[in-house]
Amino acid sequence: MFDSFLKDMAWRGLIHQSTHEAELARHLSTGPRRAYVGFDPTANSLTIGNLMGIMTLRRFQEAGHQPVVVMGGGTGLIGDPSGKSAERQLMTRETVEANVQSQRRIFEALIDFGAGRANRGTLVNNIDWLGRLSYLDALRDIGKFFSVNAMIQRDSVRDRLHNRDQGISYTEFSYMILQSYDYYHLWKDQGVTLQMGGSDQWGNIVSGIDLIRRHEHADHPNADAAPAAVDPAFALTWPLVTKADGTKFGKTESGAIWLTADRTSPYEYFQFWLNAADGDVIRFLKFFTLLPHDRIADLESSMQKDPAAREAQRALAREATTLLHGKTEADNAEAAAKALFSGEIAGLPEATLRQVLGNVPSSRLAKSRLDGAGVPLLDLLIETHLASSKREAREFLASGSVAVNGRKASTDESIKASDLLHGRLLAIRRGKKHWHLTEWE
RNA sequence: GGGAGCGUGCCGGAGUGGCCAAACGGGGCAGACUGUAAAUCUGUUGGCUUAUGCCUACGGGGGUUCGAAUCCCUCCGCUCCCA
Repeated sequence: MFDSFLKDMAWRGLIHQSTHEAELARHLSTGPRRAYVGFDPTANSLTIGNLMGIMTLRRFQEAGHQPVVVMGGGTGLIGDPSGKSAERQLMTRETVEANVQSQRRIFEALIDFGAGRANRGTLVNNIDWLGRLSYLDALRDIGKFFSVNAMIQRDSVRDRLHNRDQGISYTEFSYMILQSYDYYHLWKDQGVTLQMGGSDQWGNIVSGIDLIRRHEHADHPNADAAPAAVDPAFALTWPLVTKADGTKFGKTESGAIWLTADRTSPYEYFQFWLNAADGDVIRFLKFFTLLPHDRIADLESSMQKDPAAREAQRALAREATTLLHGKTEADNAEAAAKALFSGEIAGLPEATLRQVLGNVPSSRLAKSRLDGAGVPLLDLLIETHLASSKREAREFLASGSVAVNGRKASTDESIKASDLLHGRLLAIRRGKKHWHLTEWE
């Protein structure tokens, strides 16, 4: 059971690099182990870019091991210079703490922290140990093991050093030391023997392992450096998630895909996965669902035989949404998608209609305005922001891209009370995917 | 300190006194096709009481002119070269 983790990861194409492959396999197969992935509290939510880390911990747990979520409440006060071309604005302690608190719910959805489970996950915050570190102690106990000569060779640092306009502060320069110390601390105090991360984290993880080795060597100078004498510390990275068309994964026209419903609704989340390209969908199923191998193989052959049916995309959207938001939300999202894209909403009961359109922009309007000649649809398009000017509204109407309650609208149409569904609702669709629900009372 | 430039619509980028709401490309939006895909094709892309009409717009302000994105002055911002 314990050894299923690496096999599964390998089958899913999730292993980019690891230290001591064979030893790691042996290590994991011989009992429950603890592994961690770190997360930066740079926002009050996490994006789909962080999903791989969470899913990996989930898989680790499924295999009987103990996942450890490390929240960067301490490192977040400093700021990771990797991948940043300019010095970052420091976040306040309050902001970082609030972000940490806010992100917890995401992990709770995917990882079991329940006390009843033997291999329950744990969630720790590195402010708890970094916050206690005194400057002098840090310099003496940790700093000694870092060579500045090596540190300035790091890409993240080198780029900034060679750029006179955008230097790097001592603060950000120190980030990698703190991150390495995380691994040392977790290894020493909490029995964590594996750190995982994206392929871009390889250098940081290995730095942590270096620190562990050097520190141990200094603490026990006379112990024969037999590898088995001390607990090993391993690194495992997964590949960067790419898309077949070369564009960046996790972004849509409307921005990043978030993992909390307040920022990205379950419906949008469902849509994101449903829209996966044929060339990506099988990989994404492997990466972002827990579906068994044979099920994914079936979906692959279905995708090849009948790509138009998009069975694989549907399965991906359903699975991914269920994992994060639960079955009820996933079902709702699927039902909403069906109704919205077919445009057939006129026959739906009011409750279903409201649910389906729950994620769509809406507005309340005075029913009295519908008396007499009614409200010109032209004006309504502008009021609902489906068109930005009358000129544009006319254009949409003329090109037949506007539908009212599922019925294609004509250019000079006016809305009257008799057009309302259930006496109060009017759903306007512009183009294929822009909806607006108006409620009249 | 000296010298040369540049600033145009969502972006890139033409235009150097009237034919300019402003070429062309990208992006956006819509339509056709389709699988809520990709590719392709078509239309459209400042606003207005649907107008061979008006208003607003070419970094800000002022001026020359019948007329300025285009010429002049000035301010602001940016770039490059020399020292």
